[in-house]
Amino acid sequence: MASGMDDRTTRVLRHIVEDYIATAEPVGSRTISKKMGQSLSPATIRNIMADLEEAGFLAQPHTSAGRVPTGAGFRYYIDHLLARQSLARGEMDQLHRAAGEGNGPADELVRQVSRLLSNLARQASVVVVSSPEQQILSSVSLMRAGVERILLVTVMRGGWVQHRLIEGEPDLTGDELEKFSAYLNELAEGRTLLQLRARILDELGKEKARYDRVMGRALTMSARALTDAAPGEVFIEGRANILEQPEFAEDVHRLKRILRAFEEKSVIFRLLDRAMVSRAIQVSVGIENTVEELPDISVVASGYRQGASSVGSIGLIGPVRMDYSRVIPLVEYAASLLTTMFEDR
Amino acid sequence: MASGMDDRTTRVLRHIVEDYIATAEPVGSRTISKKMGQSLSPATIRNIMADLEEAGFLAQPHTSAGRVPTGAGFRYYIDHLLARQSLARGEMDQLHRAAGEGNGPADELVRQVSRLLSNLARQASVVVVSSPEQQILSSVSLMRAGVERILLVTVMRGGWVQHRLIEGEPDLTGDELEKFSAYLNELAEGRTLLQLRARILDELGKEKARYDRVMGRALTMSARALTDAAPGEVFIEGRANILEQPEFAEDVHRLKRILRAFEEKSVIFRLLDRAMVSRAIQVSVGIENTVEELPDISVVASGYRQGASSVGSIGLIGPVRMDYSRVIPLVEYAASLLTTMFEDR
DNA sequence: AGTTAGCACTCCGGCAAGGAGAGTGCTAAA
DNA sequence: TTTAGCACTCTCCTTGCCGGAGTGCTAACT
Repeated sequence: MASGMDDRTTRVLRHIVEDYIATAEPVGSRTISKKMGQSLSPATIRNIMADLEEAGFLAQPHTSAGRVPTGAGFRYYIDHLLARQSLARGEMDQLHRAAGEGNGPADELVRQVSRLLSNLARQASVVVVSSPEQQILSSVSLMRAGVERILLVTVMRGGWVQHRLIEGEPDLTGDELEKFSAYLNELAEGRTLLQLRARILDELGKEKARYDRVMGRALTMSARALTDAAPGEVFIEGRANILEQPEFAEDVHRLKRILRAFEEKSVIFRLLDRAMVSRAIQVSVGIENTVEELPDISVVASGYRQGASSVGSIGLIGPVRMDYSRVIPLVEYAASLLTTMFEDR
Repeated sequence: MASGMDDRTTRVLRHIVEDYIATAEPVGSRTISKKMGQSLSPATIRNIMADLEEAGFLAQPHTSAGRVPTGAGFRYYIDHLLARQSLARGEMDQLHRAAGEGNGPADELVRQVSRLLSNLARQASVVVVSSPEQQILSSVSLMRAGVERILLVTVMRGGWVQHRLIEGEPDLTGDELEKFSAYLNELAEGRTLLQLRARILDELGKEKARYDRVMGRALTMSARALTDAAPGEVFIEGRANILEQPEFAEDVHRLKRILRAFEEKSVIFRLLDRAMVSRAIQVSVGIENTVEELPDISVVASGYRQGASSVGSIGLIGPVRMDYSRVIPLVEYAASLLTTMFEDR
């Protein structure tokens, strides 16, 4: 079916999609004829268009409007016709600089890159950070945080920082805390959070007697704190960009839906998690993305890694009518930039 | 001038404001006459309205529409005519519960409360946390964070956590880090961040010789990390609520402006900082708020404290036409709730 | 002197009619 | 197979018109 289209037909489809991306208006046969150097008359184009419509790639808002690409049309365009624009030197530089400025903890870094990505693409940008349970710990520390409260801080390789508050713990002395921090760090050496948790339970069970009361309590406490999994994080930047898109600016209802989704992190998480596992860039067009609340938006996302393991993904969320030829390379570049940045951390 | 209005006039103003708050439509003399139990005829009301317009409290969108309160009108209403609604038992409970769930670090707590506040008020809610430089430290820790990177974690009383990455530091051994953490903690005891910084510099200058090379380097490094002031934080919840307001839903331009402002934290900061210092609740109506980008929005905010010192403020941002009688008590309650929560931290 | 009924006037919003423009599908000819 | 021509359809914009809501003013009433 799809692949059974001749060259001329696909060229027409390509022009229609690109014109539609540029103008957000239904495109007519006349326009396409001109765009193709008048090698074909409008009438011929119309025939081809009729074929494309039958094949499901185009649709007509009403009898005598031009054609608009359907989801399938965009899909085909992305998969087979897309001519990627290469990034401008300046854009790459900007991204690099942004990454350089994100010289705080890791979340600072991804946030900066995400922000710039959203500016360059003029779309809303999203970064998700998967729950860092699988990542290798760099260090652990127990800190006093007020009366009967202790803070367990964990730092992963790459600079992800997490903290959990442990409440209702009768105060340990500073010395005790330090002693126990040191001990925890030993246990944590080269392990993931998950492994550390297991190790702690192990120690606890194995030789309870070996520890004095303080140590035992500290172990129990840490185990407890590490039990509730941290949920992973979502950063959204450039929300206002979606107002730049006429399809949202005009339709308050759609706008509301997507803004609400932005506030519900789990929804965004679901949108991007497919990209997280896969290595290649993922483009979900409209209805394809499995989130039923948002059937009419597209997501372009790519996972980024730290060494061999995926730690999250970065991407753009916007209308189906996106400038994919520009946006796909941008996202790819941003993701690979993050991967590179994490390499030497 | 203003106070020179007789009782009847102010009652009319009150009804106009309240009706306008409820309907978002210009209100006419007929409506007000009915609302006041027909004790006065529409014609009389019209005369009063003309007076109020002359005094600057009302305006007419066009010759034969009803009247709309001006900024000054709202101002007068808020200052003199407002009948506060008391909170429903259920709302107070909900807020309490939200505060209870925020049982992580302090930012978790304020975020929860802010989120619920935004739900109850159906407006966007904002919390700012002032730069915690003035707050008293609870503990400090230096942690390894990858190659040549060290993380300085500071925990304030009340549970505010900050971390700064120190880059390009040749690795210290775990032992050295621990030793120095302990030393730093001693210096920090009962001090604010600012004082700690001063103290460190002091130590450094005073008796350089006393410290071995490692200690010296560690001191320098900490001083450096503590030099760039942390900017303070802004959390915004319930952005989508502003779409519920017809004044924004209809006017894409205003919408865009306010969404952009939400992305520019410094703007939001400026909006709320007045509330931070003052103890009473602050209501800025429209043009009054000093941020020139947003002349047509209102801010209702109140500072919250930790012990004697203000640590930030919580509030709502929305159209000038807000239900102040409901929203003001809500914000007050939320702020006092935060203050209470921080009391026993 | 303050209040009110009455009335003319203004302005908005909705609706229908009409015309221009854009684009289509179909047919017949090249 | 392509294309010119043409009738047709649909949207969108403009225009004109009407009803409704609300005002301001004046004159009468209390």
